[in-house]
Amino acid sequence: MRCAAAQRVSRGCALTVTIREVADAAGVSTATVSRALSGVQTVDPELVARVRESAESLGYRANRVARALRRQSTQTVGLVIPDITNPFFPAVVQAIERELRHDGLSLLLCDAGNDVDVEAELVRNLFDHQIDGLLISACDRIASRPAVQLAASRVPVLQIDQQTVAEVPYVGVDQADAMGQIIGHLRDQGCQSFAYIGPRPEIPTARERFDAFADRVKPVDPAAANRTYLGDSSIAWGHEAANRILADGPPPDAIVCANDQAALGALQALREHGVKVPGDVALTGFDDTVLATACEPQLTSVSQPLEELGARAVRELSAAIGQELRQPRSVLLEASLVIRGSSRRLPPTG
Amino acid sequence: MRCAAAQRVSRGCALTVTIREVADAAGVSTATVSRALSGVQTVDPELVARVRESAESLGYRANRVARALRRQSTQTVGLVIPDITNPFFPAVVQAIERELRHDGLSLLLCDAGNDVDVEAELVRNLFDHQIDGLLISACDRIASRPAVQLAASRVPVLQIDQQTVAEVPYVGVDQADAMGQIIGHLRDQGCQSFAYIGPRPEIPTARERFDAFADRVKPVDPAAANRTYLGDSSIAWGHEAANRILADGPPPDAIVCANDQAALGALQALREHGVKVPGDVALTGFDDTVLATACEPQLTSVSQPLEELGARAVRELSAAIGQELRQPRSVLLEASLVIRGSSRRLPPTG
DNA sequence: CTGAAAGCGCTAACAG
DNA sequence: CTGTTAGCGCTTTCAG
Repeated sequence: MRCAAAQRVSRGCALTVTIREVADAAGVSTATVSRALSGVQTVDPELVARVRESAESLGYRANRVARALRRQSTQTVGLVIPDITNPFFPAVVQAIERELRHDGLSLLLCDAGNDVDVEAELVRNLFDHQIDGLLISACDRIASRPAVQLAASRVPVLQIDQQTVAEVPYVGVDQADAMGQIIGHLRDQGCQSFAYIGPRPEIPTARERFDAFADRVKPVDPAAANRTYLGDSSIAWGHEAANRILADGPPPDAIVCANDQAALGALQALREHGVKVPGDVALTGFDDTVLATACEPQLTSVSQPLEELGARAVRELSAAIGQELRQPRSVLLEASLVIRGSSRRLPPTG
Repeated sequence: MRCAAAQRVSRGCALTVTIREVADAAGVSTATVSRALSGVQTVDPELVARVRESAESLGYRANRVARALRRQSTQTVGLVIPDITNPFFPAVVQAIERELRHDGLSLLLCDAGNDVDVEAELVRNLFDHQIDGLLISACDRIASRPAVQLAASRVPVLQIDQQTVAEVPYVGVDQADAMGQIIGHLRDQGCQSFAYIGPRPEIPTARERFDAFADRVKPVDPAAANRTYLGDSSIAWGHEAANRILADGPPPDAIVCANDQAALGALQALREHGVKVPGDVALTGFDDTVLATACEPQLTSVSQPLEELGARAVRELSAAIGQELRQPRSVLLEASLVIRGSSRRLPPTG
């Protein structure tokens, strides 16, 4: 009489094949099947061949739930991000998922919708799933800390892009350096007075960008401190803020934006007022999203290495999960300035 | 002597608390704890209170891996998409994740990178995880079929946006109707000759859009069949195709694009050639992405109900997983035309 | 090198 | 209504 699995296959039922059935088919114990397939212990080559063949012909695939329960390791990592519709994330998420897969890990994705309470619940939920590691890009510079700290006490955690807890490793991009590149470029173009449009600094990168702007600009243009417009990350805010800049007095030589959305909104507002970009006002974005090349003139922006960010994050986390490291290491990547029409007032020197 | 969990807590270890420990603390059996917390069977109210209190104070959270193994249900669904960096997906994914969470389900996200072989492997992988259901937006109209069919033989499957297998339910948007709205609008604006720029119809929606264009335009402009430019979904292809249109003869009254990327590329090419939009040529996009409002003139486009798409998909799949339905039902949603400057040649009538 | 047996944490069947 | 017991599918001792 044939075994249960073969009967099911012959009946056309594509249901689950268990290790028991492979063992019966190969005439060995389940322990031997497990060892032969995982290669964790030396097994008679002939048995290995028989087991492989049986497994193959039955279409056996190990049940990861059962394995996880026994091994106390799910080979699964959680990813918590504030908002996948933020154009920054898709490329990062894609790289993360791909790299995890290469390491045999799977991804539980959670979108916190920029809500700290949801975020905390998501982290708890992920622990119910017994994740082996966590990647998190926090919603809030302060309010997200408890969730990150709790998580880090349980499994390897890597903060992505946003560092809210200094003690927990993170992989990010050097925001201050990037902002420095922007200001340096604008000064090279002859700009001497500056304004800033960006979101309120509720998350670390927003704050880093803003602080770096203030630092770099203060020596040249102390009055810039009075021309900082903090709202949200929308095109609408860029539009609104640019209107206020024009209403508040003579426009500065340059408007520095903390993201491309703000720059695009500002560009539209400036155009409506007949202010020429870059002739009257130089304009810069940040993040080098698809928006930067959609408008006319195209936006000078800062390109962050999104794929590398995701890939490095996984490499570090993965090493920590695989016990090669006690804890993931922090990594700081460099962004690169992409100069386009919105800020180009002088022909390139050289 | 105190139980193991209490000892760990007092030592500051935030490790896992098992149901055994809750049972000991409450002085009942593990079965009673399970019943009291899940509410699946009536339990003495006083015991329920004691159990709740113990669970609460120990910080007990059920291990979903163990539960899944026992219940033969992980409360987890897989989502396979071709490319998360395609601007269509983030909003859909966000809605899916949110709705799943409301139903107590978790999301395993997989990005196939537009590769059919990867896609097939991802589906197998998801089954190793014992997913309770699958949402899939297939990479290829033909080559993705085996993977979708295999999946559908195992768990409830819902095709998202792309229907590759007619027998498997799907949630999508009526592409033909949307294209009909575009053509109707352009004709209202007085356009009589048309060109089409889009991707090669490797996926169902691309084909539906193209076929609908051909159908609707043929009666008015038979020559349009010679002005169809099929490439990929990039801005670069839109640019290239528009250049070819201008090179191939006098421009048509309207260029219909299968996505906003193509329309944007075309807009840039037309501008470079001094062709006025919408004066000389009316132009339309598709999908109403962020690109549509980034350029000047802004693009007339078709807005698809992305959140609703995700939400409906989850509703149907969730019902099937919860046994309320044998199989998810198909849903066809309507898109809506968003008229902007790129196609507006006449003042609105009325 | 192989098999028997235990058990991961939970839930459901079965008695009481 | 509650406890005892078995067992989900797998891996890993422990004997042999």
